[in-house]
Amino acid sequence: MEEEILNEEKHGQSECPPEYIVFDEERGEYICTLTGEVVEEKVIDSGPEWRAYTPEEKTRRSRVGSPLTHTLPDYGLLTTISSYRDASGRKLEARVRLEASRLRRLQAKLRAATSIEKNIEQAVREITRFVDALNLPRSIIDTAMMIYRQAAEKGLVRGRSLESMAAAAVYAACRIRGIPRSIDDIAELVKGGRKEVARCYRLIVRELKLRMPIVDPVRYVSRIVSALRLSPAVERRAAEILIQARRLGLTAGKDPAGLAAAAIYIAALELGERRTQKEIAAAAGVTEVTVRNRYKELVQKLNIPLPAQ
DNA sequence: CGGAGTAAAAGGCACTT
DNA sequence: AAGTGACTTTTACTCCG
Repeated sequence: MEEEILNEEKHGQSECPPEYIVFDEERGEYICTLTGEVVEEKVIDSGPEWRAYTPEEKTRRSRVGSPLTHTLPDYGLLTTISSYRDASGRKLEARVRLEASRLRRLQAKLRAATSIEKNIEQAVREITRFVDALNLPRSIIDTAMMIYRQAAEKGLVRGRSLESMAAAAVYAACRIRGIPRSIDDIAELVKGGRKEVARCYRLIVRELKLRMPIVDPVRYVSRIVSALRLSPAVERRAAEILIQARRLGLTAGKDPAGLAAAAIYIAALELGERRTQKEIAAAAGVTEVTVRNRYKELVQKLNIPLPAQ
């Protein structure tokens, strides 16, 4: 059921196992991070694919379309149907009373439905704010909303800050779609702070049973490289190093940003475009120590001979 | 200053009680 | 729900060239 979420776009035939195929946003092509081969060029980002996971959701989906921009909450339907007496004060006979209570229940449902709608609308506003502030692709809004909606339906938002839950949904959406953003990037925009966002995120992952892929370290490379004005050659070499590193199982459990930083440090060194560990650490959002540790490990385990500068 | 290294604190995760 | 252990990152420091 939930694996469906990870079922991304279909790709052309290739020896590449699909889980290693990533979309290089800069170049607009799919590459296999296992072999480095370009899988398919000129692919249009198919954007979000709404999928219905359950029959209920399928029916719900149909009325999800436009109402988010709608600002008519109840169409004036929300009069309370409360009395057991009619307009002239007489008691109602049983059959009518039954009908009245049916209406009352219906009305209660409507009221609940509109409060949910309001909540969802607020979430859309927050999520859009994060996506805009972080320069994320617009399609993240849909993915994040899908997650937020499911969380809301499970009652996970109640008693927690909507803002933090929305931020957590955005982070989860980035992870699912392999977009390299740290939880801190997003948490910076949230009043509640990093800890709260992280807690909401873990709650969402656990309760919705999302299987979170780790973002491929290769995806962090182009961001860091361009921040440091390094050449495309460095970028390619760093990616190569990371692909090798994964073959040897060096990437599991490590911060992908730290790995990318170390690979870039090595690549830049090799190609005579040296940057200090400090610069690279800052660009990658990790500490120098992490760069050093990953760098040490990569050089050692990949037998990379370093130029004696 | 840049880099190497380290101990200790902190954080996150799986697993247990 | 709290506790534990193995593991990674961060913090804060020392030492070297």
